[in-house]
Amino acid sequence: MYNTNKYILTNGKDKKMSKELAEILFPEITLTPQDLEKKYPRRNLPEGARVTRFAPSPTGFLHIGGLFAAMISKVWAEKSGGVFYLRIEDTDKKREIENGVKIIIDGLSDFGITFSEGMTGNDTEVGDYGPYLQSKREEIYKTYAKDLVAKGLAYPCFMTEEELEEIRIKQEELKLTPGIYGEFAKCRDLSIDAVKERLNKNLPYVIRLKSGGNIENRIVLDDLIKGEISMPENNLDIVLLKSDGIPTYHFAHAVDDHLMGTTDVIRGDEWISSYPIHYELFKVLGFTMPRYAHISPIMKQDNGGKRKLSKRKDPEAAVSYYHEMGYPKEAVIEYLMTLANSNFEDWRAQNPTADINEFPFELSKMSPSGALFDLVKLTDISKNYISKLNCETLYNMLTSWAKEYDKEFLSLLEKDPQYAKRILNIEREIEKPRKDIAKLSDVKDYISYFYDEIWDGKLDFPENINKEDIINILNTYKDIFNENDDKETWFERIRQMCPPLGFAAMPKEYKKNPGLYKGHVGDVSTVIRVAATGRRNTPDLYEILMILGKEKVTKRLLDAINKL
RNA sequence: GGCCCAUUGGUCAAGUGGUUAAGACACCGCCCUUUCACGGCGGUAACGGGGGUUCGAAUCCCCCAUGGGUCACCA
Repeated sequence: MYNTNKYILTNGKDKKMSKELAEILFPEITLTPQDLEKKYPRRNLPEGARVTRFAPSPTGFLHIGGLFAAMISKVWAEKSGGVFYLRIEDTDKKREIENGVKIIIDGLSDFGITFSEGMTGNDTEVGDYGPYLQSKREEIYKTYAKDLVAKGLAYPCFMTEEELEEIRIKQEELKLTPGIYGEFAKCRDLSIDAVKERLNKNLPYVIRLKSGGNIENRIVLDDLIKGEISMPENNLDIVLLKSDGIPTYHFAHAVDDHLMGTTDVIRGDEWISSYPIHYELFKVLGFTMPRYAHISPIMKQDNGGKRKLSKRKDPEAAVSYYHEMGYPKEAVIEYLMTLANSNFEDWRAQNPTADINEFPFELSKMSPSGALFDLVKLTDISKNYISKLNCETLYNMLTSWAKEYDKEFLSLLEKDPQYAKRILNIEREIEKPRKDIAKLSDVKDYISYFYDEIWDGKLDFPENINKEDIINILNTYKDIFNENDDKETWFERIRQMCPPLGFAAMPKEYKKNPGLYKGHVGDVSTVIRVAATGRRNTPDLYEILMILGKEKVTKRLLDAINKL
């Protein structure tokens, strides 16, 4: 078991010295940890309610893995009647970008991930446990740092970058574990006068933890996803406060998640290896530890191997990609849920319309290893989702997407909304709707032949029918097409024109005696289809022709004949 | 290199000592059919390797291999 007692100073003189050191280092800090505990009391939540958070850095890039973690954290908290909040970890000024907070909030809300507490904009927030922007919590971190120094559990370290570098090289040569510990912790036992002297020279310094760990001892992390993980204790004098007075992630994590009452820390598994540090920090600060759930990264197939989805190499690593391509947010979330809990798909099949919060999500059912992101599977889920939309909903979804990403298409859609909706409603709102559309950005091309403005007019006639026959079919059909026909009589007309042109009215007839015919009614339909739409494959031709109308159909048939 | 994690079909994965080793996506075939989809039916395809333990191992143990993560005044 971990023992912090060995560091509680017993010698009265040392005790006094530490207190003095704390005052010298942090004269402006008058608060004590007790004050903060009072200011941020434990949350008053029902038994079993979980508090989770999403705590990204405002780097201007929202990774799909971030969305994944946020979604899981949200579901995990909300299904327990708890709280899900947003904290921004902006302690690295170098990586920060302008408007970074807003980008995160908007990027998540595009997929329905919203917060009940925390940051609400670049400079705005809601909740009783703020500030939720770490850069505004300096006083809080320093209060705990001062307390640690006063207790002899932390100390100022004046080592320069060069010194650090030298040590690293030496450690590498001697094959020692890199880091500041033992004999390498040169400032650990600096006398108070030595500190004062350096302070007077205005030398920069950091505050380091005076680690009491021993790598011979082992600690166990009981991870909610990965199970028990045993690791050596931390023995590194890690940096708590950087020379600019801003905390490192580790220190901020302990202080913030304690004060903000996080019960379950859900984060990427790249953090597992720093768990020993967090463990020591919580002990030394006297905090109770939260539960941890470390999720595996989402990977990508890459020449036979797996690798993490890369911000630089893979456009699909960015959450914005899915928004731009027009994958419905529900589809993306559904897909991510199937990755998180594979029984989600079965549940969804049984409960097609249930709210996602009703799904009995379990962290323990998450895979301990990283899953490959499968765009094909997402496509399938998205196609199914879109196929079930009514045309009104699809139209609205499409126009709001186009408003952002395709103004030309938007004006077409808005020019005649009724026309657009008729198009979108082809083989929709029926029991077995078509599943052609995977994402909103597919639609423009999918329906392009309805709009002369964007239709390329290329006619892809089949090779097995000669030019003369095509012209005959088109000529015959332009006279018999009647836009008032119902579907049966419409097709009956096409059947009837077949025999005179040498085509079988019934495909089965043709199959029985292929030698007697040039083709069958399917071939004739195809010729009409190509003349009207340019394509050999389309949704129901009857509906298409009716929407196009007599005038346009006739014109297209004539144009086609002229082009031949 | 040290520490840590993982490994069931192409992919996501069920499985916790005895199963014909589920299901979904993808793929292939057939049926339906005016094209394409949809739908229906069927099919190909998996326990990384080697040792144990056991009557019996995908399941437990050990070793190896492979893949991944991490070793900052970044998160």
